[in-house]
Amino acid sequence: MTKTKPTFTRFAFPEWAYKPESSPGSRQIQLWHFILELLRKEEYHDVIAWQGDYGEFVIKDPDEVARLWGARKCKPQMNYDKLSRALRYYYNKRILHKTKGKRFTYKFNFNKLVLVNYPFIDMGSGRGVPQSAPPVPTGGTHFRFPPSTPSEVLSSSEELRSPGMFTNLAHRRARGHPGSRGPAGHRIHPESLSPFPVSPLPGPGGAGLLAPPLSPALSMTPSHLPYTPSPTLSPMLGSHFSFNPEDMKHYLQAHNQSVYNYHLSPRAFLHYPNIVIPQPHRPTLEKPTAHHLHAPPLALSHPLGQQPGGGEEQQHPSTFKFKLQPPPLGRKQREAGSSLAMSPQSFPKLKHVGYVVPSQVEPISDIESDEEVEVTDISEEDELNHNNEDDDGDIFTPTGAPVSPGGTRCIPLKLRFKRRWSEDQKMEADGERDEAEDKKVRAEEEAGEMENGGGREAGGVILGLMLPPPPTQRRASSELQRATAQLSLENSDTE
DNA sequence: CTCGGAATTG
DNA sequence: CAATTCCGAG
Repeated sequence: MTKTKPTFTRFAFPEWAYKPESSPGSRQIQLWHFILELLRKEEYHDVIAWQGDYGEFVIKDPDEVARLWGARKCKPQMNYDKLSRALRYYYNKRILHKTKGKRFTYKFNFNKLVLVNYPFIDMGSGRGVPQSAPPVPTGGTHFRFPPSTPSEVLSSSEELRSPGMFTNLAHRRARGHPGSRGPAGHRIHPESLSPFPVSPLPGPGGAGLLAPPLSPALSMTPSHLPYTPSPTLSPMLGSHFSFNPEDMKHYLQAHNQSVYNYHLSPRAFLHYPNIVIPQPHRPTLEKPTAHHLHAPPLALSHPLGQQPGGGEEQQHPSTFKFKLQPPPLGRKQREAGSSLAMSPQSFPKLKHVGYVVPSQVEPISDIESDEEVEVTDISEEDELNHNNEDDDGDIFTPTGAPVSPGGTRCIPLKLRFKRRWSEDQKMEADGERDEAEDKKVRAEEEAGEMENGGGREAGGVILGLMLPPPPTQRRASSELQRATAQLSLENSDTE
């Protein structure tokens, strides 16, 4: 009947987190999605469960988790060692972090996640949002989210991954027995839980409690959608982002610097010629003309119309080196026992890791960086640290492939263009750590440029926040601009 | 255990 | 591309 609303649901878990693709049965599920899934089911609490704050979780039974993962991916040989490697790759992507000091304990960076995908959720306002800790380690409080939209409950038809939201709640029983879950048929009821931590970041010390009611409305309401974006192009149609200046403002405030600072690449805003990105350090907004100096480019003055054509924009590699994942090099095995005759020319095996975004790059100016440095387990409050950016930023884009609902099976659809830029530096080496960098870390900065290519990846779907410029919404744009500007002003004080 | 590089895979 | 596989180093 009237429930048009898709499944959007508040923020229990980002919808895309359960994406069909990632849903049970999908082989391309990403590991983190899978982990998330497991985490939401109590039946697996024997093997993995939330623990600690925000997105911390601990793998209680690595072997089991690995087994499950292997089962899903049809990789019987999977084991924790391998799985953990995959997990480690997430560090750079900023999807996960390792909670140091605790074995098998990792932490999701929901901040970014949520942020990026749900920039407007109440985040700070949460009146109900617990801000952290899902199941609460010490207490036992399961928190439920305030039902913002009462009628959202969709019947969970079967394993519908509906975000369920908080349907039930506490009801956790003492996990009955470990090992009873069949690897193949674990279709349990959607649990509740999983609360995810959204970072509180209340601005003024605790003040954000009042919070306006979460506006469900802001969730979607594409009333002004210009046109239907192509499914392929639109990152998350299902998403809902309304661009109200206010929302934006809140959002910005919430993370103001954090995200904008460096993590969120301005790229995202390129679509908004009108929007100015608040530069944290350096008010570059005022005079776009003047800039450069040693600072990295970023002013994003050009309307995305042009991109780096020559490729020389990179004046300086900036101080940071961005590490990306290892590119696919068609190298042959190195050991192989016998030497193959590779090309005499040999390839310089560079690390090829340094990537820099073409024009925009991160404004990062200095600061030690983001990483939240979780060194020592505690105190890693990235999110709490408004001081520095707290959790870094990066976002991953959900695979928003609007596949058919019934497509639980194989979907030929490979149009999933999920991508993301992983810029970053190292996490382990927080600012003072010196022992870590050494080997490679630098040395490759100059490499960063190759690539461009036209933005293949840029397709990006990065965050859903950006929507196309609404024709009639201009007004909003103005406001938005204003809001942003204000924010920038507010934030820019360091100077 | 944890961290990552490197190569390989689909 | 994300993951898998293998593996040496700490």
